[in-house]
Amino acid sequence: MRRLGRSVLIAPTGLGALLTRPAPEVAARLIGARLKIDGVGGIIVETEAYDRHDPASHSFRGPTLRNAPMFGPIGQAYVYRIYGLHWCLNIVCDASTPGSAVLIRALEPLWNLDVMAERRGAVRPRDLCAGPGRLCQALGVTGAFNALPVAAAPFALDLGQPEPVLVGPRIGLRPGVETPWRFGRVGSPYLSRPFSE
DNA sequence: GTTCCGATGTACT
DNA sequence: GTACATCGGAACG
Repeated sequence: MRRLGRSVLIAPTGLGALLTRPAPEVAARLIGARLKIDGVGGIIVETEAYDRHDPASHSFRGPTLRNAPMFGPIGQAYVYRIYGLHWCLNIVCDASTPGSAVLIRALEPLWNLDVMAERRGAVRPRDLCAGPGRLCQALGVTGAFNALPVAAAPFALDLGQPEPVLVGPRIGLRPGVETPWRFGRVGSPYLSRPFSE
């Protein structure tokens, strides 16, 4: 515990401290965290890590207009459109390696399921947030959220207790598939896909 | 349960 | 032109 000035204490385990760390560590630690946007959300059960040394990462070839948030301040959102249709939500991290981020891939929906169901169309709770595109649709995430800080409204992000996590290869990519930077909550039925391999 | 396919923004060869 | 950090629906078993 560090003391600043007279009486302000900074918890070394807080979100701000975590986001200074490398992407794989952040991705693993975010499993079990509570994520809400305007009160709609749930528990993070699946994440993936990316950094600029990783051929699967948008940041691999250096800054562009699209990936600019990955090279900006840590703690902001990086929201991009994929396949021309869906949105994906990342959190920029790692104070020492610009170009790092964690993709939020799945939630266990817990709060305001009716809002999510309306945005997604009538789907069973298991499919509301099981995948990065579905999650963004359920939470109302669009490009308008790009570069917003996740530690302030409309976001609410609170860490849970550290817990053991599943580890495996990331989904849907060719280069970098050998890097096991996908993380999942043990026993969760809300993953986008099982961790069988 | 599986495979196949079309929707189409952005970066790149 | 091709390749994607994807999804939902159709066709099939």
